[in-house]
Amino acid sequence: MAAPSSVSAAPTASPLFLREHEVRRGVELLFFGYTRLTRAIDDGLAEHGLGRAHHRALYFIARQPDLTISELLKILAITKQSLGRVLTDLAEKELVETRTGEVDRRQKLLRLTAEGVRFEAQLFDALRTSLASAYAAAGQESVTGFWRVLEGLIPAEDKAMVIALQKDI
Amino acid sequence: MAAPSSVSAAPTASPLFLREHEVRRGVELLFFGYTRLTRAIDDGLAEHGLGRAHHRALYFIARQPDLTISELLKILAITKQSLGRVLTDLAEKELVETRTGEVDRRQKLLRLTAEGVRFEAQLFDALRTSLASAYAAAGQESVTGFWRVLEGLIPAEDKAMVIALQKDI
DNA sequence: TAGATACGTCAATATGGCTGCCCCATCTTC
DNA sequence: GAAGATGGGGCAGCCATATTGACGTATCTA
Repeated sequence: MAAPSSVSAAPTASPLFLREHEVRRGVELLFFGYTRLTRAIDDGLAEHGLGRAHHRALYFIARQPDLTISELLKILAITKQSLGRVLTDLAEKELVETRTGEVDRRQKLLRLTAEGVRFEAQLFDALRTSLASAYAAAGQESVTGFWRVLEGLIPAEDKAMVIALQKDI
Repeated sequence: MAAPSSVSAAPTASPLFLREHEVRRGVELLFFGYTRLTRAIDDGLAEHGLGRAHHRALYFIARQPDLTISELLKILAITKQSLGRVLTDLAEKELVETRTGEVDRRQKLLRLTAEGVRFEAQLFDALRTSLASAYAAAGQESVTGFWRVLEGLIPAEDKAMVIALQKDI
């Protein structure tokens, strides 16, 4: 609706028609791409009796050592309860350890253990294999476009958090 | 590994280092982008007492009317049990209806009802709003790159299925 | 007619989310 | 120093979505 001005266009091949096609293509590719990428690590996780929720925590702790619980909660956007179970599992398997914060002793700083680092790196390798081959097939210019579109999907209030992640490495 | 020839490069800023950064960026943007996009329709679904699993079925039935159960199973890559519950819910709410296949009477052909079409279009509108603004911010060239990379993430054996979807509209 | 296929369904189980409520330790502010 | 805010932990119970394996029925194909 409300397509402005200069609409003497033919009823077929209207801008709205194209837009729908483009949007559906994006929705589908995101669905298949995301699910296929995550599937790449399911086996590795299952070997340790862990699930995807554990990987997400592991991943972001790897990315930002000495992350606090509340920072991780913001990133994952789940409840304290849900995260609690995941972190308990990871601690029991000695993949993650916590220290008391120095500036604020209420905080717990999360870190991977040596074994955690090893395990995360192993999982990351599966992700790297998938993504690197997609990058290579598409070419560097496409990769930049890929990032740009995805960045546009992140609401303004979350963008700072994502950018902060990418400053470190 | 196995970077060929002309590797007299400095040990810092090695290709591997860059590759890790680029891969982590992709993993994170995919995670945030995908979750934020799906979140855009949660409210609309909740109003009808439905979840994301229902939307996925609804979406692909909208996309390919007269889809069979087994085709939908392949697309969603879940079990018959899981899909069964979802389709039962959608049928009870009169959003989806089935007809017996004409060429093969064992098959059930899935279609949206008029109300189903209306509802799916409403949900799609939320997706369109999010994606269209990301597309617009990134520009057409980026959108093409976005598609290319995601296509590279889809394993060869699934690619035909995805392309088949995109032939219709 | 025999076997394969499409679909439905039973029971049991796992994962990963949620809410509401309450606790303690610690930091900040008045 | 007391009051309140904040960071973190935990209980109980629930829900959504997925899994496995086995079995039944209708229908198609060879």
